[in-house]
Amino acid sequence: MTAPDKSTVTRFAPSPTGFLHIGGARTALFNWCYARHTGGKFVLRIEDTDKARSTPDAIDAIIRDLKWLGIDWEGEPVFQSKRDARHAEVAHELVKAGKAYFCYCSPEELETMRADALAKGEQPRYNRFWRDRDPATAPAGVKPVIRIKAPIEGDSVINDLVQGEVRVANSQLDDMILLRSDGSPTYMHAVVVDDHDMGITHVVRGDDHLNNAFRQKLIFEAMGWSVPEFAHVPLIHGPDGAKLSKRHGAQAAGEFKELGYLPEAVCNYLLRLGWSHGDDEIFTKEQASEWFELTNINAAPSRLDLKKLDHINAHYMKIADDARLTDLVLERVGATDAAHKDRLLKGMHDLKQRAATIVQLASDAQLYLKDTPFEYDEKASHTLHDHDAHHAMHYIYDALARLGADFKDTDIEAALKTIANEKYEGKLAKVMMPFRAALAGTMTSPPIAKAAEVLGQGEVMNRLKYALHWMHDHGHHHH
RNA sequence: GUUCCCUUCGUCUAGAGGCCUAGGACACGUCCCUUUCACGGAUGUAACACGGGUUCGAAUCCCGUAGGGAACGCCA
Repeated sequence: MTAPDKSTVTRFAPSPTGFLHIGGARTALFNWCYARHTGGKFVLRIEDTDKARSTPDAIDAIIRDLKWLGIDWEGEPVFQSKRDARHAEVAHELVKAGKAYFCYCSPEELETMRADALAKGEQPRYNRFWRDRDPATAPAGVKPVIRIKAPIEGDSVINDLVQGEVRVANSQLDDMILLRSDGSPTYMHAVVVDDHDMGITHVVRGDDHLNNAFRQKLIFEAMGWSVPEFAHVPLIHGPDGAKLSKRHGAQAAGEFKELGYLPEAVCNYLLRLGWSHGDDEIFTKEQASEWFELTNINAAPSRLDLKKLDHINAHYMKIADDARLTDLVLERVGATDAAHKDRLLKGMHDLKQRAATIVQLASDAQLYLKDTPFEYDEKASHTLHDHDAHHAMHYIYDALARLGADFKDTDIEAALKTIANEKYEGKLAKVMMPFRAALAGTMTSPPIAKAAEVLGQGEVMNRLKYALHWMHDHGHHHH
């Protein structure tokens, strides 16, 4: 043990009532980066005190998605539900210290107070009936809640690292409940006790908690605990500026995997959303953590833009390992045999240059995964209907059949160019396009001579033969 | 309703009083490259919400207005 521990501790504290929200993922990323930046710790706390809504499945899903993104945390996750006793202990300590009190009002009474306040255009609040009353006068048989004595006058100020100085009149703050009548802690109270006990120095979370920060600060101060720094980051909105919801498509971090995005691309995109380091656009989360300052988080909310994510993802696909991408494609399309996998791996280098997502890549990969007979798409069959194309196909077939068994792309291309020169006045497309249509079944593909090499002479001849039959059966346009 | 927060190209953002005739990225247009589609390269369109101050000077500071968001539970 050396100096008193002043290093940073940040946390991500999801409540397991659903999947990991994309905004939550970004919050986790910010916390992770800041902890790393300062050489501190990042911890995970599961806020599962809502027993009715928390599920083990949600916990698993959240942890799975965090891991997918590559966000790791120090130690074991803390489960808030297991800390009930400590939360109660602190609440009672506050009562003893005269900082909190028992309140015997019924939920019905509180409801009428709220309604009255609202009707008068005031902030709905508890009327502090039991604040200074002798508990001896309490009605028999009523289990009390514990409420904090909030200051009545003055202002409270928080110097938020993102939002700047935020000030609110104490008259706006309520004597909120710390411990429910059944002895369980409220969220507001549990968060403070846990943040303190876990040594959290920086609370980085969604700005929907900005108002809560004032209430929580009260509890920290009542206990004489140091108040952590706050950084309230704005929410992520849908493309239309409204709150992100199901109709915007992806909402859960896990869905991005389904949509074909790489975790490093999602991290990069999310980090860039609301945080910046000058004009830098492409960076890993490790790089970001070196630059990361909470004060560089934007105070305004931002919108999700999948087009930009596509662009970033395309970049990471280009530099991704071929074997990894091959596995991701195979995982998506289902099992295939070793020969297909081998072809796909060999062709991956050219394939990955032109796809923005794994979904597209899997679609393009059909070039290597499907066998004859296969379908020609509309444009390909149009090309194959051409009179010249039919002739060209015969020339191509004969020329490639004469090629050696090593079947190199340069030789293939040379053979095709010869045909173009001799038969089509050097118009390469006259030869290349039918060839592409026959091999790929589509009019777009990687460089087709290279694809042919990957496919191998046997498979190429198969596909050409099939195309020849198809052209014969389907007739062709005459000039 | 009350309180709090926010407001730079369509989108993400740079910008901490003069470096701003406002920069970058995505998207979009045009051109080049090219056997296709992409990639890549070049280039173009496009923004300081509005109104008042403060200042020699404001995208930057202050105040209003408008618009957007959040919070006001014995939910988290």
